[in-house]
Amino acid sequence: MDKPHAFLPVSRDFFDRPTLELAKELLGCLLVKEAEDGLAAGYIVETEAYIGPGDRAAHSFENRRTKRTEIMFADSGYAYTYLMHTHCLVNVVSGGSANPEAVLIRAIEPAYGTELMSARRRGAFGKNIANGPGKLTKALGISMEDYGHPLWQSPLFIAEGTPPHSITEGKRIGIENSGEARDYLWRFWITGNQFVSRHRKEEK
DNA sequence: ATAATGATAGGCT
DNA sequence: GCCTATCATTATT
Repeated sequence: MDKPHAFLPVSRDFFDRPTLELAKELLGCLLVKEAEDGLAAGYIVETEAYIGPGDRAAHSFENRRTKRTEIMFADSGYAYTYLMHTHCLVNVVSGGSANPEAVLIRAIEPAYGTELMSARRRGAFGKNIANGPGKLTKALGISMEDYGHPLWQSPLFIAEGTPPHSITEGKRIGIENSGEARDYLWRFWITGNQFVSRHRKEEK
């Protein structure tokens, strides 16, 4: 590995925009983690929006405020991490302090520290390193210790990347029991990118 | 395709 | 306190 690249975090007001817009704006950005055992970063290639009060699939549906969702009621730009079975998933808090909304980061394309990411993923190779929300946290070393971390600062932050040439939208994944919310087109990915987690059967 | 995994929250008795 | 569901992943049929 060559000398760690000097990544420049986005400014705090980067997160100050509507959630659906932020979800698309995050595509192509870098997600960077500076850990004890090294730096790793990847391009965000897939996101999903969770818009609290009216979104049955969101943890903050109907403004449900608990210890777990507390950070969603904070200002935009903080990390909302939570555990799903054995896996940690990471979201970017959005909607400002008035709205409990978030953007789930579902997949990244390894860009720096690929060897380290692969090692953390027990030798997974290529797109298998981080093509899923639980996989990318493992690859980057993100855990519950990052809960509430401001994503405009080291050691975990969003950095400017490469704007995507084209964005495709579709239905979200893994929320089959969420009533009408399951059909909202609140999932976004970089068109044609090979590192997206997966596609629904009825979609390409 | 399906089962096991096993953290945490939320709803219930 | 017990029960069930969950914004998954992996290994196994």
